[in-house]
Amino acid sequence: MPELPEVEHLRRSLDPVLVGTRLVRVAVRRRSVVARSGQLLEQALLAGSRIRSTVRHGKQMALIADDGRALVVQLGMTGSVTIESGAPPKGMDGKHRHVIWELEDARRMVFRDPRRFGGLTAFASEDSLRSAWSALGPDALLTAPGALAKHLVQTLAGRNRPVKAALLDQAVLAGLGNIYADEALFAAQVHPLRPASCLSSAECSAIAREAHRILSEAAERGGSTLRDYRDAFGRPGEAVQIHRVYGRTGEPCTRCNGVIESIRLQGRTTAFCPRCQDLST
DNA sequence: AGGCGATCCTGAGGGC
DNA sequence: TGCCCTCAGGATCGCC
Repeated sequence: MPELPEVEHLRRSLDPVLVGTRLVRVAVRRRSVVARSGQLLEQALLAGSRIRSTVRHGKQMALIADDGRALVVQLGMTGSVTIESGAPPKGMDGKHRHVIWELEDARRMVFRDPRRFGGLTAFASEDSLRSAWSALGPDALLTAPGALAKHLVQTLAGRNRPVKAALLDQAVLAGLGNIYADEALFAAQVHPLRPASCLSSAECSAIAREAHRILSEAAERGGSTLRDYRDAFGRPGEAVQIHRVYGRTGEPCTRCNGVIESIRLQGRTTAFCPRCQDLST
């Protein structure tokens, strides 16, 4: 499932294809995946516009058009954006292709999302995009670890919710999802159920440092291979190799050789090592 | 008002 | 082989 590293890798792979290119036309198979206010559907999807840049904040990626309009792509759990040429894929890959753009060079860009937890959101200006993004916490990858630590110390103080719930809240920190929240907490040796307000500043710093390190490494590797993640050219990621707790319930801890356990927290599977991540401290 | 649970959605995978 | 059940969870909404 795509998290920040997958989205960043996707953005990097799309950037050279899209920047400076015009989206000639767009075909919409399922209108409900597009959110827009006022704009006509094709205009909202930047049909006829030239792409000036691609940007990202947390798990959201946006295409910025020459005239300043912006289109946010959210991948949700199963979303993908791919560049293709030639005949469309057959079979399962040919399903759930909700929006298809035709590029100047006759290649196509396809937004596909079987589960439809993702979607596309149009903004009339880059300012309105930035305004929407200001409701999110600092980007977990673009923000320096020191500043991230300071932010966590301030934000987590006085919050009673479990620290993992806070880390998953995009208004607290933008970019962490279920996988990397577990990984960051394991690396920082903090139990996911610890009340956020009870963390020491050293622990907040450790979480910030480890989250930044893990996301950076995963982004360089092209994201997680879990499920069906692929980049814009259908290449899988390699980051699954660096997972220490996620998907390893019942397996030995790589640090202490104890057994990785899992619980449900806010409806999410949460994996941790009960020996390395002490609940009582 | 912060926090939590329900909800959406479909494919993969396991059991029989 | 094929059917049925369970599980996966990001973001939003409503309720306590």
